[in-house]
Amino acid sequence: MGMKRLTKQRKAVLEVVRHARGHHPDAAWVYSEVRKAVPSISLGTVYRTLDALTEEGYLVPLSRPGEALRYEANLDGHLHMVCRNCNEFFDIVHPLPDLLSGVKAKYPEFDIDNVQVEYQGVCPKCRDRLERVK
Amino acid sequence: MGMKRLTKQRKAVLEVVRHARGHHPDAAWVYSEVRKAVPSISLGTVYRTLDALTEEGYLVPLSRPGEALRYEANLDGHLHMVCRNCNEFFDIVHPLPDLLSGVKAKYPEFDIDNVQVEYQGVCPKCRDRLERVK
DNA sequence: GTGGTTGCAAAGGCTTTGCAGGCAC
DNA sequence: GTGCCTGCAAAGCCTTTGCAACCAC
Repeated sequence: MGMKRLTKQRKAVLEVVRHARGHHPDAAWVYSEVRKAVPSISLGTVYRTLDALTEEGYLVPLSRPGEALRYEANLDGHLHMVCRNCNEFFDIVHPLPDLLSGVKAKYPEFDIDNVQVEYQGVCPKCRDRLERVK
Repeated sequence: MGMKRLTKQRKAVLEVVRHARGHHPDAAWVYSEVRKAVPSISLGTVYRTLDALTEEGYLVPLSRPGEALRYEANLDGHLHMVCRNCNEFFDIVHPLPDLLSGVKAKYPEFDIDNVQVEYQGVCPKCRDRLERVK
């Protein structure tokens, strides 16, 4: 494998995801957005580029049952809350206690190097809607 | 929607997932297993049944980027460790501090009712294999 | 100039769904 | 007997991939 090239497509995709803070977009959304800057880009290239950027550590994939893969540009210490009704991701900023060391000591056979914490519940919009139905 | 019926297919699927403790099987695996008990069952029925059992709270879906959905029969307080190499899930038993109340107080607009903690790293098998390559 | 990258379109994998017959209640 | 459930197969959706042209280096 040779060196990565900085094509306009790759730049544009990274730009789009980076400016989508709080949006957690999937490939289809990135595609429709990035076409505004690079109209000739193909969906296949968007998928390939999202893959590559993830591989290189610029993006983090977010997966939910039955949903298309979403991406997030960077997570400087924030967490996620997922609405079980609309499946939307919301960013949560809150300090966490040390969850790693205890488990690492207990399970030394695993090279554990990361914990991911995800809150689940119902977002305000969906709560209101469900309230109205009830 | 009427009452749920206890067909042999539904019983067999639940049985298979329940006996797969620590296996975290996907629909294809459940299908191949359940055919031993109910040879005529179809893959479609397996999908429908896994969906229904999830809806009813008997199963929990586990999703990983680019992987088929997996299921788990019940998680009486255990956590998961995911190998970033083979994508396998491993059960972890370890007490957790209260992660809910602080966030709930900080984000009252969300009806948060659950936290999911997932450890990430490399499992023993993959570590050995990667070691050998290095 | 060279080889990674792209656009296009076809293929792939997983999951869902319409329908007629079957079976639990 | 009623209507939920099943098997079958087709369709759907998201994602990947082969290939020739293209362009960043």
